[in-house]
Formats: sequence, structure tokens, C-alpha cells
Amino acid sequence: MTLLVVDGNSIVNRAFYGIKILTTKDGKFTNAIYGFLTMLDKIKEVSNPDAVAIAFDLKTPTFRHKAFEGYKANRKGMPEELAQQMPVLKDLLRTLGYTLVECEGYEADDILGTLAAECDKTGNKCVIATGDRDSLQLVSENVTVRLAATKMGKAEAALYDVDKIKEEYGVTPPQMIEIKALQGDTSDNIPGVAGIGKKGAGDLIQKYGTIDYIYDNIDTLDIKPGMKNKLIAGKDSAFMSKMLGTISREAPIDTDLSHYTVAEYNADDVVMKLAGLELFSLIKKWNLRSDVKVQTKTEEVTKLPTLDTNPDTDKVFKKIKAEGKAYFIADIYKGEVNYIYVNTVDTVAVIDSNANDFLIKLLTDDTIEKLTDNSKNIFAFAIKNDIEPKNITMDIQLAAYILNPSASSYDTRRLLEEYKISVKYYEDSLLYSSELATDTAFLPKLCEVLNGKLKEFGQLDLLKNIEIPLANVLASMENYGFKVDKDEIERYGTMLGEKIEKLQKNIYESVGYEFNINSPKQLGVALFEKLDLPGAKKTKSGYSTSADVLESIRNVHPAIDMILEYRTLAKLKSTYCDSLVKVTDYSGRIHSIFNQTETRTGRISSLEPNLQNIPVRTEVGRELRKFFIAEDNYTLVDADYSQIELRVLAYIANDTEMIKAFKDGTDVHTVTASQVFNMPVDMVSSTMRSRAKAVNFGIVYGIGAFSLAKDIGVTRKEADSYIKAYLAHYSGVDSYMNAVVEKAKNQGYVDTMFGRRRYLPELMASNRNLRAFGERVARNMPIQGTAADIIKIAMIRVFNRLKSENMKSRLILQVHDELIVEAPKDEAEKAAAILKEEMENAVKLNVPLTADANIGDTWYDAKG
DNA sequence: AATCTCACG
DNA sequence: ACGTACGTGAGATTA
Repeated sequence: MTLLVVDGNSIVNRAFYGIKILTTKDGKFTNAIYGFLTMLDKIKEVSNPDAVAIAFDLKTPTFRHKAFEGYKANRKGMPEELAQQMPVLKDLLRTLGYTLVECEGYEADDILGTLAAECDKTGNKCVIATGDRDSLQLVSENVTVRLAATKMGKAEAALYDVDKIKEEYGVTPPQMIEIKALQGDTSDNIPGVAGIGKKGAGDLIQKYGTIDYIYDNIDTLDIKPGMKNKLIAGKDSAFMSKMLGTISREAPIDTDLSHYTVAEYNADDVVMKLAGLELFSLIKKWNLRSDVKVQTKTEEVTKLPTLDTNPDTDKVFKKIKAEGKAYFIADIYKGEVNYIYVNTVDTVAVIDSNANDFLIKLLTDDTIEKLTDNSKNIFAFAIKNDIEPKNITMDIQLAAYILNPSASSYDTRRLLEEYKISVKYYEDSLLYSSELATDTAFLPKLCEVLNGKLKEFGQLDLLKNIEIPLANVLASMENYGFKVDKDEIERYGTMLGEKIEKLQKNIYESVGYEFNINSPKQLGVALFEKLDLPGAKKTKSGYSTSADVLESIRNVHPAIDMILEYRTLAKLKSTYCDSLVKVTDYSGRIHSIFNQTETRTGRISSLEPNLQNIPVRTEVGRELRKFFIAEDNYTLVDADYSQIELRVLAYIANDTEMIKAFKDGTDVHTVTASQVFNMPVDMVSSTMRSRAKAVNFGIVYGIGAFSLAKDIGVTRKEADSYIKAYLAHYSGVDSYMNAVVEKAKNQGYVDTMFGRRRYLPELMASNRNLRAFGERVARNMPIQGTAADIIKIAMIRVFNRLKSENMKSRLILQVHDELIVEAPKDEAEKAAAILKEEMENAVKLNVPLTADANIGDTWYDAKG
């Protein structure tokens, strides 16, 4: 049989720190419980055990074992948020039929060791689930370890067997103890030998096998004198460390494996407990059905309206007109409406046959407030029917996005879960056969909850004055699309194809054999094994062949330059030429979709195709923009903000020096260079300016000296001095960068000038890298987000202005700091002036905002 | 489905 | 000792 032995303390720690804080409505923490169960599921799935033993330390004032990298367990006890969850988790595990093993005077590790040894003795298989590499010493023919980790909230469990340990450490499992004896382990209070680290210990044990052998033959072994002295000095410590690091296999516990088979559980009990913890997703995942009524503090929709599939539409309209409010969901695809689901309190009316007329009548009646789920679709419908929708006051997707832009989706179903809205039974699915009808039944309650929260957080303006009006602008942009010269794109693609073919031939010749250049794997082998070129860098699955790696060895082999060019051209052809041609409509226009609820900063994104990443930085790529054109008798007007993010930074940080630079209209990068390099502005060379520019960018991104150094090709020390000089001069920026992180840690989120928020649970992570990431995000989001808010306002203003001036000019694209208008030739100058004016005056800051507009027949020409 | 690479602001 | 700048979307390969 196969016995699964779970290192309970280790897994629960991984779960707690790997999954963002989850709580029930009344504040009970549940993330470790949820994570533990998910992880256990995952490991059971991959190891398929016949029995399960879950080991816990009996007393857990502190952890002897490191629960995760960087955690100094000997200095810190278990956080309160986790301690609370332990008894609840244990109880739940027992309810689920598992056997928990605890043993006075022994740690969970020793229980693992004892059960693993028993399996070895009896020839049974044993799988150890842990987050802790200590247990690798237990691996044998019969015993494997599943090393648990949560990666971006998902459970992972890497398999470690004898071969894998050999591959990773070059030693046998028992030798892991020997390595530890030399290397030590601070988090376990194992001293090891002073001065010997991971590398040294690994090498010695790989070579000599055991510390006994090393010390028995210390005089004759070929070890460098320095190392030898350290070994001699640390001899006692080494042997003590070995003893400390050896996991006991003799804990006095029940070793009859048959006692660990998992008992049948009572579904009602489990459901009751899970529902009490509000872990509904597990109920669903495990397909638990039960009629148990549960007590949770959910928002209840006490009575479900009846479904009326054949309503009298006049009556429905009268009813909502009398209410002055319409809660409805319209099933709209590409501007065509199929069904409308209207909530009239006591019914959900499904309107089918005359849906089009009904919706027009509803939308144009400004005495009726509309509360719905996807206003962009509604606006698309309105455009198609040439009407102007009035009084749309709620869009639950946009509202939920404003409340939390990091959510995984904005499906009504998920929102109902997130905001704990359900009918009085926990099981809230299968209410009607139609999903949209069900969504509509809950819509009023959801609107109420979301509206309340927006109000509470001061974000109603963001919804009503920015996001909903913007949905209309985006619908219009999607509807117009961008005109392209399809034939020319195709021709350009063919031309690229010919070049690619020639390059391919030459690369094969130069390398000496044929392989798939598009395959990083094959390319890596070709370059770093067959040709044996230097500079090989590993990724997790092989060699890195990214452009910066290749560029560093471009002089080493003639194939490299060709490969780089091949890459560039192949990318241009496949991602741009080929796919743009495919999505061009009958009239020669490309209609991107603008996603308004995607980014965590408040930007919009563009997809199918993405028109926000059309090449511009290289000339071969930029050429493509010559095929982005305007309708006959029209031309393009392109306007972009100058340095909007830096201006926003100057404003947010209230940095007098930077504000002054912008007010004076000087070139910020040059001014920055003169400060960083400490010389007069007119002595700044172009290299200095471009380095200063990189520093400016880096600052906005939350910078590290390492990355800056890599980016501009100077030493890390030099990069570090630039940053120091920068922050010394822009002291407002310096204090902002510190203050914003501090504030984020206190309040749990950062926000923009207009109250857009981003929550940062990462700041609470125990993982250093994740926490550092959170800090960079805290510095960056208010800047990027405020800039995003500003251009959204500008878009609405431009859109309204073009309409109020009765112009035919229309906004067709936004690229973060750039707006593109397609204008009749005789309107172009006016459109350019409007763009400039509305963009510059979108908001009033204490620094000027400037925008430059250009006119041209192609995007290439119109972009300055 | 995940990974790598690369296009944009 | 370790990993390393923010935000996106998409194509090709591989598992």
C-alpha cells in the first residue's frame, strides 16, 4: 500500500504564507485552512495514497524548522492569524476522516521519519508531503517526498526521489544529513561548520561521502588549506550538527499502517463546517450536496422572484417606469440583443421576441434609472440602433473592478460569492435553468451592496463620472475600429517571409545543422551545446535564449546576429502581419476590444488584436504603422502626453525641484542628468541624458540598483550612486517613496488621485521577494494609475467635445498616453486643437500637463 | 496549460 | 545568499 504522511505544521505554514489573507465575514481567518485542504487535495491526486497520516508538532510556541525560505523560526512565534486557524483545521481534518498523529516530546519531523522507516521495513510505499527540505534525508527506494509550494496561489508539489536528489544535490538522501552537518541551518539552530556554506558543504560531501570519512582522513585529503582549517576548527560542531540534523525514526507512535486508512465522513458535518468557514468553493469542488441549513452572515435574498418566460412586456415596462428603476441584464453580442432579463421584484421577466424595441424604449427613457452588468455592451447596442442611452447609474462589473481591480473575474456568479450574497440556503446554483436569469434575480441586492461599498470608500465618482461614461467612449472606439491597408500589410508580410527564409538558410549553414529556430529549447542546445558558446544562462527548463543573452555574445559567433534578426522579423510577420490581416473586416477596418476591467492600475487593455503594442521602437517594425490609415477624405490626428507619469510623480510627491523643472518647461531628463552627474545643464552629454532618463523611468517603477545597472550597462555601484544622487536632489520624491510604502502597509492598499485603489496583500507576505514586489507596486500604482485616470477623463472630454461641436471626427484608439482621432481632412486642425486642449485641461495639477498633436495620413506620419 | 520570448506605454 | 523595475497581450513550442 501507499501511505501518505503529511507534515502538518510545514504545510499549514506554506498555506498560510502562500495564500492571501482570507476571512469570513465576521473576521475569522481561513486562508491556512483553505490552503491546507487545497494542497492536500493536490498531493492526494498526484500520489494516490491508500492511507493518510497527518503529523503535527504537539506544542508550537515556536518553530524549530524553517517553514519557508528566509523565515527565522527561532526568533518568531506563530502569528496570531495562523494560531487561530490551527484547532479549527485539526477539527476539520478529523471530521474529514483523517488520522492526526501527535507525540509528546517529538516533532512532526520525527513522526515522518518513524512512519517512513516503517514503510521501508515493511516494503510499503511512503509519500511525505512537506514544505521543508529537511525531510529529503528520509527518501529511499520506498519513500518519496512531495515538496509543497504555493505559486501565485496555486498548489504545487514537486516530486523528490533518489534520482531527483542525486540530480539536484549530487548526493544520496542520507548524505543530505552530512551536508547539513557542515552547512548548518540557522532557522533550525544547527550551527554547522563556521565558514562553510551550501557550495562548500555540497562539494565536500559529493567528493568524500561522509563527515566521518573526512575527519578520519583529514590530513591526507586534497582540501585547500583554508577550508581544512575551518573543518578542523568546527569538528565538534559538525558532529553535533549531524546529530541535531538527523531526524529520529523512533517516535513512539502507532506504526500499524492499516490504522491510517481514511474513514468515511459525514457530508452534512463537513458541509456545515465548511459553510461556517464560508469555504463554499470547497463544497463545490468536492461535490457536496446537502440540505443542511447553515448559519452564515450572508446577505440573503429571501424570496426568489418567479421566472416569467412569457411576460406581457407592456406591463413589465409600466412596472419599472413606476419604480423609476430598471434592474436588468441584456444578452448582447456584437451590438445585437437576444434576450433581456428584467427584475420586477416579484418576477424575472425574460423578454425575447421584441427585445430590441423594448431595450430602445428602456434606454431612451431618462426617468428610469438603469442598473445593469455590462454597460459597454449596452452602449454598443445603442450605437447600432442610433440612440442615446440615458441614466445608466450602475454597472456591477465596473463597480466591482473599482472596488478591487485585482479580482480574478467579474462574473456575476463570482461577485455573488465574493460579496456573500445568497438565498437562504448555501447552495445557490441551479436556481433557474438560465444563468443570466439567476444573475438578474440577485442583481438588485448586488447593486445595493456594491453601491454601499463605493459610497463608503468614496469611489462613486469614479464609477459615475469616469468608468461608465468611458464605457460609452470605448464602445464607440470598438465600433469604429482602425482602418488598415490590408493588401500592403500582406505584401509586407510576404517580403518579411522571404527575408526570414534566407536568414533561416544562413543560420542553418552557420550553425551546421537544421533545427527549429523558434524553439528556445532547440536553439539553446544549438548555441550552448553544439556550438558551445559562452554566456549560457539557465531558465527553469533549459538555456535562456532571450535577446539580452544573445546580444552579449553577438561577437562570438556569426549566427547570433542572424538569429536576432530572424527573431525580430519572425515576430513582426506572425504577430503583426499575419494576424492583423486575419482580423481585418470586410471594409478594411480592425476592431480591437478594449478591456476596462483588466489591469490592476486602472489602465485599459486592448485585445483581439492588441492595438496597444504595434511596433514603433525599431524602423522595420515602425514601417507597419504606414499601413494604419484613415477612411477616404479622412486623416489621422495623434496626440500624446509629454512625460505624464513623471509629471504625476512631481505632483503626488509634491517635489519642489521636479515641479520647478516642469514649470520652467525644461527637459526633465537633462535636468535630472545635470543633478545626478553634478554639472551644468549645458554640459550634459547625450549618454548622460539617456542614463538620467533610465533613472527617471526606474524611479517610477520602484527601482533597484541591479536592474538599473543592467538596463544602462554600468556597474551596480555606479547605478547605486545615480539613485542616491537622484533621491538626494529630488527629496520630495524620496520621502514620497518611503511614505507611500508605509501608508500601504498600514491601510492595506494604495490609491490614485481619483480614489482608485489597489490592495496589496503582498506587503504582508513572509517571502522577501514578494514583499519587495509589493513595495515596488505601492510606489508605482498611484503614479501609473493616476495617469490612467487622467487620460480616461481626457478621452471622455474629447469624445463629448467632438460630439457637441457636431464634428465627424472620432476617437479610435488609446495607447496609455496617446489618443488617436480619425478626422475628416477639413476638421483635422480643429480636432488636433481639441485633443490638445482637452488633454491638457483634463485635470488641474500643480504642474502643467502638455500634449502634442500631429496630423498625418498614416499612423506612422501622425506620430510626431 | 505552461513556458519563453517579445511587442507596446 | 538570493533575486532583481511597473503595467499589459500574443504567438510558438512543449509537456
